Amino acid sequence: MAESQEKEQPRRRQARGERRIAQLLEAAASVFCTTGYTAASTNAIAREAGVSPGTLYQFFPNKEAIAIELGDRLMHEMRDTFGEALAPVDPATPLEEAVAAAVDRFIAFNCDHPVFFALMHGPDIPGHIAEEHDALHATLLARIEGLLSSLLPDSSPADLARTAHMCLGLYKAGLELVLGHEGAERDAYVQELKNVLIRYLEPLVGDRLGRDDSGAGAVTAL
Amino acid sequence: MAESQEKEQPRRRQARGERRIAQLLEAAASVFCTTGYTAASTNAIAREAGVSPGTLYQFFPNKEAIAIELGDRLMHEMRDTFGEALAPVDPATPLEEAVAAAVDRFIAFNCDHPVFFALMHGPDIPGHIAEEHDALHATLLARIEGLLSSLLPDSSPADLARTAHMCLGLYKAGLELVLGHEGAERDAYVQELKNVLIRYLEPLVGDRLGRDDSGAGAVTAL
Amino acid sequence: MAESQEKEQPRRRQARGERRIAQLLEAAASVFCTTGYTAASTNAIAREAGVSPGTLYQFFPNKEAIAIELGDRLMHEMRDTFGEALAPVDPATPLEEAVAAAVDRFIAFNCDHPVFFALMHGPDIPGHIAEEHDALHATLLARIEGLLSSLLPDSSPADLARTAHMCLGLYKAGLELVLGHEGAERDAYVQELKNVLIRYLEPLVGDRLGRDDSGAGAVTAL
Amino acid sequence: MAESQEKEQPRRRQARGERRIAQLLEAAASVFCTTGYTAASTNAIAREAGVSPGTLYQFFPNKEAIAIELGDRLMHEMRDTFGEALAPVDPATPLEEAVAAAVDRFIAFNCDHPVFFALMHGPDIPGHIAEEHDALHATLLARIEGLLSSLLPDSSPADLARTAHMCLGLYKAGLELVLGHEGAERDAYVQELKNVLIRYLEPLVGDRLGRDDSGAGAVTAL
DNA sequence: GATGAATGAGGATTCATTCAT
DNA sequence: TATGAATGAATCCTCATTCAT
Repeated sequence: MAESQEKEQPRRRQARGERRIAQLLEAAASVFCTTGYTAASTNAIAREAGVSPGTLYQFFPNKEAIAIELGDRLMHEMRDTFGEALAPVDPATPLEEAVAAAVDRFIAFNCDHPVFFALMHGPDIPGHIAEEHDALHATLLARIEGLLSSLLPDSSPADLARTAHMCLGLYKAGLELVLGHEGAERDAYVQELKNVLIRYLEPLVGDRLGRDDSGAGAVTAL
Repeated sequence: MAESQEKEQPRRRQARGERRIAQLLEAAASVFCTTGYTAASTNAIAREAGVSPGTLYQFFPNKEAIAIELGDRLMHEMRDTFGEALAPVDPATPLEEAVAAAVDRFIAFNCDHPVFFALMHGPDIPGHIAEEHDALHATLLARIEGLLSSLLPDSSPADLARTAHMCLGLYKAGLELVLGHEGAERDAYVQELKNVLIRYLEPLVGDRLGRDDSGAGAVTAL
Repeated sequence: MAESQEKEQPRRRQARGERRIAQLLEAAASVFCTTGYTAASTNAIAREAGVSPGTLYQFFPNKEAIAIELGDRLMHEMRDTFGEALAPVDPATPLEEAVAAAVDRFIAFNCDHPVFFALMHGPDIPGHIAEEHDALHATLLARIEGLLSSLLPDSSPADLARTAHMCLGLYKAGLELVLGHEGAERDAYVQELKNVLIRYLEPLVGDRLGRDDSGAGAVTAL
Repeated sequence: MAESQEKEQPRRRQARGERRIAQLLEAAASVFCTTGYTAASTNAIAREAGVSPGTLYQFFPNKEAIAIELGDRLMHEMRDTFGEALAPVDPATPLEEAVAAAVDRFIAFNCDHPVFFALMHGPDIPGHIAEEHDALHATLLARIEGLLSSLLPDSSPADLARTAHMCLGLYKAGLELVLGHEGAERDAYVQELKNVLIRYLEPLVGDRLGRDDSGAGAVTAL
């Protein structure tokens, strides 16, 4: 908003800059997908974008920044796609359906944006999540945690965080397998991933159902 | 005459070499753990081992070969630790216990050999498991599949393979989280990992329990 | 708007590059001459050119490409020097004079461009002309063949090719000796080389003289 | 001779050493032929010989020495094959026949000992005959000069040397072409090589014949 | 802003040669 | 002697990044 109050000229420049940035991010996404993040070179990204390396560095201070920005945009796109406020679904929705819907949406998003996997795909070093994936990771976790918090209202924050971490990890593991296969086999893996999550979460939400099977809990989908 | 003593002669020569190889593999393990496999450089490994780059190349043709040999040795050590024949546990053992035992053992092994994670840690590009991790991956899968085959005797080979893939993926995901935490939190993640696997497998093995709750099935642990 | 000035913009940028390329080729020529092609290293060429290795690789993908480009430029310079169309000389010119003129020109060219010899200088392994010398070789052969075809109109293509190969070989052999000596001795070798070629070709062109000593034949010089 | 007066033990050792040397030289010849002299590595030679690099260096101080010794042995074998004293042929033998015979013998020798070409094949740097080829070169020149001296008794030593250099150069050039072809084409090149030499030398010996066609000159063959 | 040239340290790998055993 | 391990400088080449224009 603050920036939109500037004069026409700067806006023009910004417009061109935005286009360049989009162009570069698209190229980066493509390169990250084909070669993986680590092996991707900034020169390759610039080449893919049809600009000179110098131009790339006019918009991004380094490779990491590209990944971070890419992750940011993906998160925004996700929000645009899935709804800003994590629209709550009918609380009566069975867990099975909620998970299935969430997984299907996530998978679809990943297929639309294959770079998502490359960025999400964990740290090279166990326990050290690289800065470039950090924001993406954190945002995803927050989303999942938000979702879970309505499913597991009695969980302690620590338990909630842990469950969210688990869900994300399980999802990443499943996604890797899903993307590694095609056709019927891919579908089968999608189903297995759903099963894993459902069965993992079922006992946790079971209490809720046991305690309150009138469905008053607020179940939201991503 | 001198040449006819072909039994001891080569041994002596190889002794130093064997030591160097061990030293190099140890150094490689260390470097893989700190920098990750992809970012690890042969020069860094040689430096860590305190030898010149040339020495490394006397024993390994390239980085891949180091990873492969390291993986091989790890698999052998695993076999030595867990038993050659995947010693079957008391068939009456409930799934819960069997999984818990297997996970505990795996986790312990991973903590003893942190490089295991670095090597196991998946492909940079989905669907493209690099050759260097391939053998390790395949062996692990085979072990898991073997284990599952006694739990799920009615599964088709394809289902079995898929389930094995899922279990390995889930385990890797859990391991990442386990290694990323310490103390009580780590223990909590271990428990969650067990829960995931148990709940995922429970419905699949349900038939066995239904058919034969006297415990005649052959449940084996890794 | 800025981007529509596509005519001058790229030129300016390339100007520095063109200069660098020339500089690198000059350096390469120098290194090839002092150490020979095989032993020449790209780093040495870059050092000789006063640039970093990376700069060299911005313009040439490898040593071969440098040799090829160098050969190309030499061939063009040759064409510029000797004339595009192999200007035919007075057909009455005796073979002796024609050969002498051609040899003198070639030798002069080689003395002006000593790298020519290094590039022309044959295969390390008989029968395997490396790709980098191939084009140069082929072009030279074509030139010689063209020249000979007017001298030996009755030869079969195979014979013509063979004779051209022989002439080039003989010339290279003579050139090596010429370049290996100086002053009067060098001149003497030049004369011997002429003698060799003249005497080798004389019987082959004898027909022409027999048939037409009025000089109607089209004798061309390189 | 001096060495043969030593005791039995040393002789034994020498015998084994000689075998090793022969083995190494054979391996070197093979490697030189396949990769060329420059690209040949001592390690490769040792490997080909089935010995360790250390062993190689027990007999030869460096790669050059191997080439030199190989050249020496080839010269000796040449002498053994062609006769120690350059047996003079009937002086009445026409030049044509003498040259043809010499070329045929040389070619045959080269085909029997393909490494000869690799060693003989000139200097990488014009005018700088590398030491390793030097002896071979000098010996060949001496042989040719000796042969020519009876053909051209009136030539000054300088002319003789020059002619010898020319002949050797022409032969090498021709040999390259001969070895680069097979079958009928190879034979054709052999004939062309003979033609070149005959026609080059004919005028030089012509005087002799003109002056003295009784054939009193001593024509020798290699 | 944009270009593309320039950098130079760092990557994998090789090789002639030496050395302990 | 013979071995094979060890060396380390040199090879080619790449890449994130900077800079003059």
